[in-house]
Amino acid sequence: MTSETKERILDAAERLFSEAGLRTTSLRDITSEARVNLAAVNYHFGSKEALLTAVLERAFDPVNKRRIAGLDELEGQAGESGPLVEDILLAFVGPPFDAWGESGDRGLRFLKLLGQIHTEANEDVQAVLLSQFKQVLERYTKALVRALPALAPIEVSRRMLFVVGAMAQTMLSANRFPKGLAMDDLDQTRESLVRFLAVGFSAEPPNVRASGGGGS
Amino acid sequence: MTSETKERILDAAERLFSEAGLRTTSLRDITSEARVNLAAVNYHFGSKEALLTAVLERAFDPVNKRRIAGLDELEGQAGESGPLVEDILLAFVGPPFDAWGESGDRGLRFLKLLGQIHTEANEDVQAVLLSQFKQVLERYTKALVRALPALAPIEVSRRMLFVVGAMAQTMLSANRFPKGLAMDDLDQTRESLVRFLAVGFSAEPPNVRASGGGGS
DNA sequence: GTATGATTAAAACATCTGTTTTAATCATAC
DNA sequence: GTATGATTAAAACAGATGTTTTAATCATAC
Repeated sequence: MTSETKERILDAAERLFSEAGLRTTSLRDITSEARVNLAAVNYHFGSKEALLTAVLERAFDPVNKRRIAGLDELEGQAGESGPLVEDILLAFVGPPFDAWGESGDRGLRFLKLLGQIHTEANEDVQAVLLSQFKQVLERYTKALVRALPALAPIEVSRRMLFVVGAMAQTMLSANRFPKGLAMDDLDQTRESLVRFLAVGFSAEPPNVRASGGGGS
Repeated sequence: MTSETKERILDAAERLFSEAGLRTTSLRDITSEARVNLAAVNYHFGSKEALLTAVLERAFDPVNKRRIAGLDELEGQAGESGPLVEDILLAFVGPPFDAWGESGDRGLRFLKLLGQIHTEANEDVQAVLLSQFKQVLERYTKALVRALPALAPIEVSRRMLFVVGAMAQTMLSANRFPKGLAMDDLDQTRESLVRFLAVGFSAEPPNVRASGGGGS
């Protein structure tokens, strides 16, 4: 039975966190924006940190769930060799983008928030989020390892870093060029991103130099 | 003539900024680490913000200069068609990586610092850095536009975002997996990154939908 | 109506922040 | 030696922060 003030706080916090940043936003900013009393935050959430994680969970839970569901669906449809690289990456990158088209401003806010997270990574906060995101990451990494048998798993993990970075950066630009990104441009951006990542990910591995060990 | 305390402050600030983050590090942290008096910062630099930009300039100036010089050299050597995509990207991504091999811990610190910047992007601070980085970015974008005539310039700019994001993320992981990245691994990582980016960057542009050309 | 518990309001609290002020110290030129 | 200016030291300052406390208000059950 989330009270109304509780939700007002969550909304205001999400708005301010995504726009002004996680660390820079004070409780007074939030309560003022939400038009509730200062003490309400500690009353309802216990602490600022707890509020932050509440905001993040509310925002990211559905996206991560959708990522998992998307991969499930892909793997269900695909044959023996598993889904294609590009489809996997689209399933990974797509959900946060979709969030926009569906919920309007809140979706855009989500994009910014995702960018902020990725940056202002407080270890405590990240831990909460990472534990969830890590599972997603592992599942996708596995799928990509299967789709790209020529790549060493460690190389797949490395490239997954690049994917995450490029994605986060793209989300952050939704923060920095709010005018420059029209609805169409976002679609275009997502397509460009997925294409870029898929082709890059499928690239031949660079020459292994030093180590004598090796697979093939 | 930089006094010794001034340099001690710069060193300590660079260390703490890169490890604990830009905004979270207090003047007292810095002066305590540097074993100088608290007021010394304001005496020598005027403000915390000024200290931060001093640290950043000292760290990034040589890297950006090297990036420009590297591109100059490439364009001097190349023929009519200009340098190759992979070489351009290596010249862009390489310098921050090189910083490590050369100056040991300081180089690693630089990587982390670069990651921190990219995240805790205070607008005032970023403005200082961006003005310099923007020039670098523009020059490289131009070079890539020339190297990839099949891509619309706007698409090149978009992809440049992906490049920056992937690079920043990679640098940040130097922060998060300090043990996991041995010297060899860094070389490997740089090669993987450049390969990934070069191939992705050279990918065929995705189908343009809106303007009536569509298909498949 | 009153009593009870949840919620909200306002104020105070303790702590930390960057900055400034006021003395003390130091090096150096005379 | 003293005088001058730069540097350092210690303390105080003003403001912001998250949190806690103490009253007031509200809804609801009796």
